[in-house]
Amino acid sequence: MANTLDDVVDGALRVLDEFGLEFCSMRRVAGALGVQPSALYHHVANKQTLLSLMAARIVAGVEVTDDVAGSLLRLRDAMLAIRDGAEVVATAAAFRLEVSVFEEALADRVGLDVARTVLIFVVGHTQATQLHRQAAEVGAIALDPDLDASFDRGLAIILR
Amino acid sequence: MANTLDDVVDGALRVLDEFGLEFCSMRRVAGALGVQPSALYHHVANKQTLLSLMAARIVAGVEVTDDVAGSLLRLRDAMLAIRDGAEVVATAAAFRLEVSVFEEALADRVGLDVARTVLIFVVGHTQATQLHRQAAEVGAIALDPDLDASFDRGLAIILR
DNA sequence: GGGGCTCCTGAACGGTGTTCACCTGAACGG
DNA sequence: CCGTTCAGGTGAACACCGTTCAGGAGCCCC
Repeated sequence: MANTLDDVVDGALRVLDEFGLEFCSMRRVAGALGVQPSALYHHVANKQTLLSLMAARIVAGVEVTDDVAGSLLRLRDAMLAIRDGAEVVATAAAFRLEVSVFEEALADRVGLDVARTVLIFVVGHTQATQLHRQAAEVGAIALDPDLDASFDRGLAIILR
Repeated sequence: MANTLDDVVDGALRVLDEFGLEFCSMRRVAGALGVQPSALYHHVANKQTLLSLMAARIVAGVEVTDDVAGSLLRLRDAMLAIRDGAEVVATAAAFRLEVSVFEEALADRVGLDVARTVLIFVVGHTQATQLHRQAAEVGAIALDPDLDASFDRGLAIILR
């Protein structure tokens, strides 16, 4: 079927959004592409690499402007837009202390220390939010209506 | 052999420290205790539960005093003291937005919003630090000598 | 001495990531 | 037109994984 690397990442993100990270296996991704599992390894060295590419795709398109708080809100929205998106981004080593274009663009405006600190907060808080909402959807816990405002206040504390 | 739940958690932490989270399987923990894998399910409902207990054990003993920054440094040290400790704590749902004794004790001193924000930072930054150091040990990257100071500055930004 | 409880065994089920030798089909230069 | 190259895919296998389940020891207590 002549799948490209982009097709694989697309398929993986569709599986992720439909079934969640827990069930986003190589076999299921391959199935979504109508292909044997081993075919994926023609495009990707291993699952970890695929997850990193997925994370990059999730945050791609979020641009950093002079409105720093607004930029971080858009980053949060991008991760919330897909099931388990924040967890994928947090897990992918791409978004670690090492250089990332996002961190650099942010550092130009607020300094490196604030950039690092606020990025850790954004990913961490968003991950917790997504987990919480998922648990609330299943009915395991009551939905906290304060999550968005809590994020804003945390942001304000760091950027003050 | 009469293992208790504490024995199981102890064994799991030994396996974690020796082999890392990736290879901390139920089978390996059972092997470390000289027991069949199924025996673990007499003490613990599933692996997730065991991980939560491990996380609780890791941060147990860290007490929150009026020296807030010092308390958070001790929390960081506790997680760094065991291989992949920060990742285990981050993964365990115990340390989420829902109530935790640590968050409460902290909230009494700095307010709930700062407590939440700083806790997300401490766990996130420590996780990144541990990952970075591990990669540097293997020689994959150069060791960043600024990690400890970077943590202090991030803390200062939030607590300022 | 029987009942109940804790702890464990051994086998099995249905998955998982990954590797390997091999096959297909299209593009391209001589 | 033929041969080569090469991206893409197959199908089987390997060594694991978490979890379940019926049952069997050993112990305390009434």
